[in-house]
Amino acid sequence: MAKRVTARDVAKTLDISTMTVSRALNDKPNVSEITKQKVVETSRRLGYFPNHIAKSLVLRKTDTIGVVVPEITHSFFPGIVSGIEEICYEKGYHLILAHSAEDSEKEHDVIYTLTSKQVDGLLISTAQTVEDYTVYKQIIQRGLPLVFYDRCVKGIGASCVSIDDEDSAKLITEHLIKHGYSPIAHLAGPSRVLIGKMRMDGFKKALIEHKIAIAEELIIEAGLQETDGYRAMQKIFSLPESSWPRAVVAVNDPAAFGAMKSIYEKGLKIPEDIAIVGFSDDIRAQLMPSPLTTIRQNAYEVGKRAVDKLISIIEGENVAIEDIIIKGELIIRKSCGCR
Amino acid sequence: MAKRVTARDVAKTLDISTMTVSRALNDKPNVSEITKQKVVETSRRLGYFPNHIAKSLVLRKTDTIGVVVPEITHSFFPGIVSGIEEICYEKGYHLILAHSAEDSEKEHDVIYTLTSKQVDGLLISTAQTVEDYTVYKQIIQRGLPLVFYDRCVKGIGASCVSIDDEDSAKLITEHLIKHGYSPIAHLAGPSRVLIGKMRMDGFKKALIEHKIAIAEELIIEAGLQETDGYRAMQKIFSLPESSWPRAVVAVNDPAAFGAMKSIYEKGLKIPEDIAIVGFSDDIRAQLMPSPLTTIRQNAYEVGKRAVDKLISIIEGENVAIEDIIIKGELIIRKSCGCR
DNA sequence: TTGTACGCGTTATCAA
DNA sequence: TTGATAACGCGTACAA
Repeated sequence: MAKRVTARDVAKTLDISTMTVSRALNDKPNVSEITKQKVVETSRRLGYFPNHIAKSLVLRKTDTIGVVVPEITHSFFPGIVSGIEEICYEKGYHLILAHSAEDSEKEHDVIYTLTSKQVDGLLISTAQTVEDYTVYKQIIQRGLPLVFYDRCVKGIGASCVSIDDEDSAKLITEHLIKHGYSPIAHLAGPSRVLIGKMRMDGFKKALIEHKIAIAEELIIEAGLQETDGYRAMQKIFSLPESSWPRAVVAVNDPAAFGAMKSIYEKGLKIPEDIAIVGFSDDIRAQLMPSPLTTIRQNAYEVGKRAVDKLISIIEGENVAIEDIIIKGELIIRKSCGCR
Repeated sequence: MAKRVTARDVAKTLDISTMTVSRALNDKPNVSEITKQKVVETSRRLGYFPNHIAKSLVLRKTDTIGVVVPEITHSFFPGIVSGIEEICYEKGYHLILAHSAEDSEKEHDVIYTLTSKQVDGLLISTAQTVEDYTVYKQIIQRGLPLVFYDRCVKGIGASCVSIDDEDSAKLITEHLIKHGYSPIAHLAGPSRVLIGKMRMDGFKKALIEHKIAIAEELIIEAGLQETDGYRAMQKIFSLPESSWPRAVVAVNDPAAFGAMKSIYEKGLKIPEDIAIVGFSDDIRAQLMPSPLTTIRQNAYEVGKRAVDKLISIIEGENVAIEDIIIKGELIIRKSCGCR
């Protein structure tokens, strides 16, 4: 490794103090234009790069934020990270990415080393297995800025940026109601998973507000995968034909794809016989024989807003605890038969 | 912010020196079991976390590697990052993620700050617009370990981990040849983009080795998008029907999807009238009316091997410059009519 | 086994 | 406008 060039080297060459070098390079006042010029020039000539680590040590600021992601390959996390990265770059921060692999122990571990590295703040989306919040509470107690994104823990004193699952589910259900569909079924996700619960709540709320009775036999708790949607739909078809739904709200797009398969196998048409809508605007949604009406969630925006909030806390601007909610966007395609 | 607890605090409480604390916590020899116990206990009680920044400064090692990604949302970069992260975690490294947004200037900028942060090594996939290699050369000259991944710059003294585009293209073309298809067309990518060139080379090599004449009019340079594939296929259909191909090798899956659309519009069947294959195993490939035969590229493996190499260079184990190539896997589905 | 002095590269403070 | 000194929190080298 070639020898590092330090501020002292630059100072020595010019026969001035390191302080002056520091001031010149950081655009501080109290440096004459002439020396500033000289410093900049020789720094370049000598190939001097400031050592950010040393700077961090004395300033107690690393300009780095730690981002904990449960699973980077999952659907919209890349989009979120992309949003985070962009804002970080703009505002001069760096991003240490850590992966919890949906495992609470690894998450704990990762948070620990992140704080060890003196990150200025933390952006966390909780792993699925997390049940104990003491780690988060400790962070908050220590005064380390923390913002949750997507998967949040509420009520412990941290801000949170999330997708509005409940409202979006309500929105898309209302869309079907307004177009006269009845009865409407719901292929629900597991109720112990937050998005499953939120979307089901939104579905029910829509029915209640429009004074429509909730037919419990048309709410099937299944899962988030294609096969789950397929099985759920088959369960519905096992009911007497008179109680089959005219429209179906699936918990997400993959479940909707599975349900569509089951509907086609039954020899029925979409949307003529049964209308169906999904959730999350999967890349495949528009490729279906009957393109799927769905909710598009803006991952980029979630990331952007989360860092924005975090950085404003770090810089002491907006310390208030907020729950920021990113609205979903209704994407109307053929599968709901509304156009 | 609550006051930091330092090693000195722990030392004072126990009325010993900070050195002993340091030794105890880092499992160094020359510490009695008893004091070690005490140190560990009080450290925990006081909530002491070693300051990694200070440690880095004195050891001149940050245990951090910088990863430059052109576009995190692009197809297999999440998989690569996931592979990188996993190995980093295992080996006790951290990962600073930086985004070049396919822009050479931003890339330059990002590399600069990464080195400023004293990363122990760099993992770079070059942005599309990069034409000047001096930045990379400077890194190498300084002795900062550098490994390229996916998009490489060869011949400047850095190791490289990439997908074997040429061989894979040859493999999939040979698959068509062996099943008796002739003539075979190629919807090529832009030749100035490396993957476009490599895949075209593989395609040609397969023909040459099997002593098949290359019909230049059946090689259409288009692009990497769906619409490019669509237009390219239309161009082929504008040829006299007698010279239409029996099979098509598309530069990637999206281009294949576009071509399929054009084929269907022509009233032809896949694979009965025209067989087609793609490249990259897009999530939509298996959902096509005629599921697409394609090449699956192991992104995770690329990331894993790249960090492996980088860390071994950092730790001085395996400094040799290597070109590591990850083989593609042929995924046979219906669209090639071979089963 | 334990402690002391010093240095890593930078910036804040205060004096010149 | 500039410089000397101390400090950030830790580890190395050597002394006790």
